[in-house]
Amino acid sequence: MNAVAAKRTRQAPTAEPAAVRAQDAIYERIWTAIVDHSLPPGTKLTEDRLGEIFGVGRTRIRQVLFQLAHEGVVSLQHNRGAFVAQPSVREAREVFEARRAIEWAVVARALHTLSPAGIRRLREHLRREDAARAASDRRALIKLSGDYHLMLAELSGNSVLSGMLRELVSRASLIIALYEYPGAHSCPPDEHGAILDAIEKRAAHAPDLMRQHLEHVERSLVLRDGNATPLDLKHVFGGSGERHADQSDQPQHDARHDAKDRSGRRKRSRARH
Amino acid sequence: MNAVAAKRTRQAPTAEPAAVRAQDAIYERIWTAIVDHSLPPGTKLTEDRLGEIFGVGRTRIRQVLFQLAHEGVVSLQHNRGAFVAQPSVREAREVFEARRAIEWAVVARALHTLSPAGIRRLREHLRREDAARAASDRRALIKLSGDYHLMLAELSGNSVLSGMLRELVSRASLIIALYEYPGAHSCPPDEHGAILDAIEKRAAHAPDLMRQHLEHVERSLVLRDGNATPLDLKHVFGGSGERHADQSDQPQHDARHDAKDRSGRRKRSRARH
DNA sequence: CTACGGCGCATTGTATACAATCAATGCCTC
DNA sequence: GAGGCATTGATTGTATACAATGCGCCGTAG
Repeated sequence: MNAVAAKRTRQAPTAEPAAVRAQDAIYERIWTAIVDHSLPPGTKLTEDRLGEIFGVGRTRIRQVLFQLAHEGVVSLQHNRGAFVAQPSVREAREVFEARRAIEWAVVARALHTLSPAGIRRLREHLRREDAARAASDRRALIKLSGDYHLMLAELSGNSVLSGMLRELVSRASLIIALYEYPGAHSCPPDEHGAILDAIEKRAAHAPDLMRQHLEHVERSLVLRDGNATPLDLKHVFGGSGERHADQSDQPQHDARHDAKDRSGRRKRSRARH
Repeated sequence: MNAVAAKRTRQAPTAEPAAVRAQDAIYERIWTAIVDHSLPPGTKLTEDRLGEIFGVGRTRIRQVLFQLAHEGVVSLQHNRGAFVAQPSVREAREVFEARRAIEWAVVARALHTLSPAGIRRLREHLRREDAARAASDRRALIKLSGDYHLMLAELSGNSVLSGMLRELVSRASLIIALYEYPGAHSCPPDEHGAILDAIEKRAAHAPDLMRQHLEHVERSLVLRDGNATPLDLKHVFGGSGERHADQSDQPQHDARHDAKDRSGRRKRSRARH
């Protein structure tokens, strides 16, 4: 990083050091792959493998995995590695209860802070949701549905609330992957639109509408222990690193369920042993 | 894995690897020092210094600092280091709004899940709070007051809610350190007791009582920009490492306020640059 | 044929060393 | 005397190498 750095000619006084941006990109790609169910719960996330896929060292990958673990979408097991989390039934109920609390507050705030521009952006987003639903693009629909809740939270203006909601939406996405009734969409078609309508009209019952919506989603799940189907890593991220490709990439079957440990104490966030 | 492993006679099937316990202990001590205001906002947390204080390498310290940063009590600045966070006024308001949302839900849940044993433990805790108040032990009172909210959340049985509340209480503690009206206690004397009474009677207005309590606390603050008084590290953690003690330990004056960056986007949680 | 025990490989955890960056000090110039 | 620039010291960021651990395979005994 000598000749390269000389050419960098720092663009802004506090420009992100480029390595950091790369790490953010990796984080984003893994996170997206998890929440849109490209990486099913239980998939093992091997550091070396991810490192060569993204062309960086293990250190960088490790930091990303720690971050994801803290947000509850990845479960670290000591001396065993990182896995896409498999929320237990108990955790599922807790996550939805938390979402009801937070999103009620989000909508209550949006009632008097959401700008017409924000409403417009959300309406546009709803059109994309409809398109995905019409095209039966399940993966896109899941992602877009979560994004709706996230956008609403961010536009409502409380970044603490939206930050926490981001974690909860990610985890809820895993929960849906595990417990959705097979073949049925969990998200009732037009409740998102109804909530936005109520907000636009400054209707006082809008927060309760959101709460009911979340209750509907939770009720549409089958909250008992299901199974996951682990997948290959290189395949989902496409061939960005093609060196010695077809060597030992059979899917891992580590997807067992020790739900006790995972649901119990989430105080310190790094799952031990 | 030969002679040494043979002597280990693993005590439990999934025993914590001892190094992990050490890291937890370090985390706990730094966290406690921050939330009870032993380490004021703006204090620089040098990796080397902390490492030699606790007798571990920088790697371990670094992980702890990342964790604390993710919880919002430490602010990482790229190539500059870690500092005890200084929440902006905006962030302060957002944190309290989030606490109202979450703790309302906590109390609502406690109404039908809090056991008599739990109530007893909370009453005992309230006695300790009273004792600290009577003794004018401000530091203890701050810590105990936060612990009350935390205990209530944990006893109410939703670990997702209590996990998020833990973060919020920590950050609120920093906020109080920065914005408390000098010389006044922020926490009204017996509202904690009143809330517990209401829960015990299964009174439906208990959640609203909690919300009002948090509004009182927030209103008791002076939410405009104040200053911090950085402190020495070795001094607060007691002399566990006394090598070359009085060398370069003058307080750092890095406590400037760039609130824009801190309050803005808390999406990714690691403060860049 | 099954169960148990040992061995080897793959992967993670940790420390150490090096490179890059930042803050401060001192010097030089205006 | 004040301001700006270069050098120095300290601190962080990153990679590499090594040690520890877990897992699966194979051989053997019952």
